[in-house]
Amino acid sequence: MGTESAGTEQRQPVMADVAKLAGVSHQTVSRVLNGAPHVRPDTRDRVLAAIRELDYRPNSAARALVTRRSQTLGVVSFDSTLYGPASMLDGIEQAARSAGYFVSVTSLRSLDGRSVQEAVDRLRDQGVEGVVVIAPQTSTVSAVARLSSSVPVVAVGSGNQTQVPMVSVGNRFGAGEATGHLLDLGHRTVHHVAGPANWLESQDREEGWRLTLQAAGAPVPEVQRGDWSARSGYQAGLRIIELRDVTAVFCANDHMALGLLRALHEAGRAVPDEISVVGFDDIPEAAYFTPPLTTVRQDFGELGRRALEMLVGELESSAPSPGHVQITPELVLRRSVGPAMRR
Amino acid sequence: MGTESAGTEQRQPVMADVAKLAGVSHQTVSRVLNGAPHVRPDTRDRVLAAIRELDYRPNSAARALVTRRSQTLGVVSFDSTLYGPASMLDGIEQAARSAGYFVSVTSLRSLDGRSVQEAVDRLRDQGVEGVVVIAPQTSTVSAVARLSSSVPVVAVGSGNQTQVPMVSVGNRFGAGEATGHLLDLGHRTVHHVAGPANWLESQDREEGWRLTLQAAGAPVPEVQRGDWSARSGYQAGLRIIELRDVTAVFCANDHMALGLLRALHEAGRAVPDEISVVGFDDIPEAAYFTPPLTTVRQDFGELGRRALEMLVGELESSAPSPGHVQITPELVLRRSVGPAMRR
DNA sequence: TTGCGGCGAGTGAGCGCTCACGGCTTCGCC
DNA sequence: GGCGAAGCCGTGAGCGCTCACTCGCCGCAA
Repeated sequence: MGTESAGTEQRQPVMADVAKLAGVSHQTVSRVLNGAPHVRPDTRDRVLAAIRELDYRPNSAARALVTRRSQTLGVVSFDSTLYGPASMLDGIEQAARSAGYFVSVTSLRSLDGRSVQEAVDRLRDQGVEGVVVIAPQTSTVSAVARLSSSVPVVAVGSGNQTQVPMVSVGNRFGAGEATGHLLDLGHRTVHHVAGPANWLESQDREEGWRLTLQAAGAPVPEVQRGDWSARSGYQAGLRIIELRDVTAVFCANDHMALGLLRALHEAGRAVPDEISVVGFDDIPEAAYFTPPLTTVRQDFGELGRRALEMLVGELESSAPSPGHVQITPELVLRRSVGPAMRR
Repeated sequence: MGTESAGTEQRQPVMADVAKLAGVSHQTVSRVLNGAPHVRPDTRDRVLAAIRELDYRPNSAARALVTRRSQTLGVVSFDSTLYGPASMLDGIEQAARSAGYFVSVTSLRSLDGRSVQEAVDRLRDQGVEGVVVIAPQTSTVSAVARLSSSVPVVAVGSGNQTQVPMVSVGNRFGAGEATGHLLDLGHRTVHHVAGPANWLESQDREEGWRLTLQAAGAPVPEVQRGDWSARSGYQAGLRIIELRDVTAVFCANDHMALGLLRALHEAGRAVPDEISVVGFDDIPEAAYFTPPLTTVRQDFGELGRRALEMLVGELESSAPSPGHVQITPELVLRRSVGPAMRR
């Protein structure tokens, strides 16, 4: 113990240092730090002063070791470059912070179940207390469902998985609203540019579209499939241009709608005079497309926040699963839709 | 110590359990886990088998406590909903994982220096070994510079701060390229829709634009200032329409360019025939604007990756600071620009 | 006076790991 | 055949904290 001779050490101060300075025991310091009762005000003040003087920071690893709580939540996401996931992450982080948690992120490279298990394991090895998975593909969601994990997991996505707690958007409803709106305007039917087949959002939006057409007795055209990107929307547009009698198109997201608008524009097809276009998401740019895009708004940030609340609820009440929370999207009308042509 | 009687415990297995099962000491288990030399192959195999059988996971908190290394890096970002920050975060996460680190994120609510200090402190309290700050505003960068922190910090941004290690994009260069290209096409001068005044990218792009005009002896018009959003680009567009003799506009990002295009379109001003427009960033959608946008491409993912490499380098070699890394952007030509009108 | 409950502290153990050591075995070499 | 070196493995301490105790003191009722 010859370290005393070295004077003011470089070493970070620990609880014992604070205790010595304040003239109390380390336990009292701990009590002050954790807001425990039965500490006299002046004692507390002395401790706090000592903490400030030494610029003492509790060591989170030591605390985590003994309490078995890391105050950390994990997020696994698929492509956090997309607007949706990025916004959800943002919402999650906000909610986590206000609930007193840190958030640790990791992203998936591939979509197989192993990759999901790997990511969750990685997070778990780090000691996270719970995980929210933003990976709305059939493969990943079913992987989450059969995840062998000791930590609570909530998914954000879609679909009707009931095995895993989840928060999602009413995609079927939103798609139905969009499709119904177009039908109401007199369009004989509505074409659809869908997202990737293995995404749940994609499936649900397609289903909402299809069901609405069927309920209205409208013909159900073949689906054009994209990958969410503007590029794929453009390519779908090229195919749609070839088709006869297309007067209305519902795109599964705004980016693809942008690509579609581009293709239509190049082909000299006026929107909305000849063809009406509706998107999904309401990204901030949608109002500035040419023409401004009618779309279905969903609040990604809220989605993330709700997912986190759900996780924290599960964590702190140790209740098994509050089931499934849904957020209702809303149709936003802009200039990209109009009544069906009379010809 | 009556726990033995309970048989197979619910309790997570610890190193001692593995050691007992493998018939070795806990230290040998530790050696196997950490790849230490001097362990006989068959001993190693026995240990590995025991680990698998018990599904043993090392406790990261315990390890962090003694090694004083958390294997965690922090990221503080400002608005991770924007395409740029989101992509950087993605790049950072990838690079961190392949370097063997976890990533913990937190975002800033406000822009004052206190907020930055707070965020970094928060991360530090969690035990991160280093921090990368994605918050490219004058206020935050100078806050980073005078950060009182014991952990290494690297910033990703712009500007010529030398006090803090940084990786940035050649914004001045990119803006110069864009402006120069327009001048080369015969435009008398180039107008500018700038980003927020307190963002470094904004300042640098504006400076690159201004310098290029001055070098060419072209008049320097008043700057229209936006906030990166398409909405603000639209509003800038409304103002620009009022001006006489505008034939070329350089926007500080693609989103504002989109808004500008919208405003021009509504006013019946043809792009590029009457007015040429150039953006900055090359977001994936830029190629599908109406018309497709000429812009300056920067690789955000690479930016993030480089920032993380820099941080890890600093961490592992304990060298003070490799200074400043710059990434060169590239002009991408599309249909939104054309030669100056002859009239 | 004695007893007793609760407030305000302190003491010691132990969380699960790594690090510094120390001891035993096996080999190479003169 | 003996001796040093290296390979292989075990022992104990301790990282910085919290949790379960214990202890002294004061006030109040018996």
